[in-house]
Amino acid sequence: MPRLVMHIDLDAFYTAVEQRDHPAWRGRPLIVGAAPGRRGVVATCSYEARRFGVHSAMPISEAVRRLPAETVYVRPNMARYAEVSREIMRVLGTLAPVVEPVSIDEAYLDVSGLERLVGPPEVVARRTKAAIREAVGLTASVGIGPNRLIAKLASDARKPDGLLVVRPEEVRAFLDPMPLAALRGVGAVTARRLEQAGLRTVGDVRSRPLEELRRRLGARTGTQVHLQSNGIADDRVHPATERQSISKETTFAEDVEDSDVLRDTLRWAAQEVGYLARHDARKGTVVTLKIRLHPFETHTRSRTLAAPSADDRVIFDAAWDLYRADTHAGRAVRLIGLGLSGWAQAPVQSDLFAEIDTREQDPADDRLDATLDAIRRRFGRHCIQRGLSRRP
DNA sequence: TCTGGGGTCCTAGGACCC
DNA sequence: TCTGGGGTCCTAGGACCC
Repeated sequence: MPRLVMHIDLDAFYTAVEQRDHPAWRGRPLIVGAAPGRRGVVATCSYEARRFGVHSAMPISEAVRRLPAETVYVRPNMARYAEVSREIMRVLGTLAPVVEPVSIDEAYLDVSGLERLVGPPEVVARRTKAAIREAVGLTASVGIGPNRLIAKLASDARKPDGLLVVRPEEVRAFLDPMPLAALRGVGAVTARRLEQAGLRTVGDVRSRPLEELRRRLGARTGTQVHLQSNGIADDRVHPATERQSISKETTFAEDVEDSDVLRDTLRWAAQEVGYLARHDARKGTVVTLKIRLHPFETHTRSRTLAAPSADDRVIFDAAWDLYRADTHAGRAVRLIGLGLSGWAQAPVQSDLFAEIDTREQDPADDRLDATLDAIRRRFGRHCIQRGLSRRP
């Protein structure tokens, strides 16, 4: 039996939650993201803000230039969004047997076989939207198609509050006029390569032989692009998968040259990563240092540990060694951070409790703020900015 | 315009082993 | 003394996604 995949995408999720919770912000341009005047980008903007040409990932400085004075700017409240997300995923779980969350505001559902129970795909989609609206008071866009690619493009096609079902016989006509970036795995670089070959749309890609695409993009990407342009893509929906790495990084408000600041920031990152790993009952074998130098040059250095660890000090020591071993001494640092990956096969719970926890107290958000405040107090002008998470 | 943070996956060279 | 081919691990970087 042909598979039927549904993709659900909340509309302007972060700003929608904020406008729901703050009636005074409804109907106004609203930005969730970096603070104006600081380094950073727009995470999500309300539809009122999009009318001014603002979009996610735009530098906040550019957004400020474009938006009127009545615009509201807020920092992300991730704990709140995660809470709403959990409720949405719970509701989705009551509608279909397999739910695959792909991010805080997106999920795939396998709705094959729901036809006999619920009705045609349009009815399944309408019920899903209604259930989300009833549970959390937010609108979602829903797309249904024969595979993940088509379902996702279908949910994008009618945003906001959209609903589109694309049947197998409609797939080619639906795909052909789409821009190259509609295909999964085609970003700025791959799109540019294809444009240089005179291709503009998915239909153009479909008209080219597989061999040419493989030659231009490499065997793997070329094949994927070829298959997708013909409407062929993964139609499986899996339950949530395990994460492969944990990382913490921060961009400084001003570039930093003082190695004491870098060391303290790495220590903070190691505490966060170590805590999250222990909380997940995991030990990692690879520590990766990430550093972004002035003006915007990113490097990573990694090291395999002698033994798997979730110990703040072990993680910090490895990262600090990597930092000192490198030759960027004296250069201004824009960002620094670290990650832990390469999980040990069978983490032993009791071992994890023996790991050294160098945090001062509770793992709550205020502890992180306290740590950052301490760094700010000590190194006044090097204000560390809290992170944010980009959402469309 | 001046570019966040948290991730995944792929590639490719070199080391090392058989 | 000069030389295979394959497999796996480690490391660095990059493209991409949300």
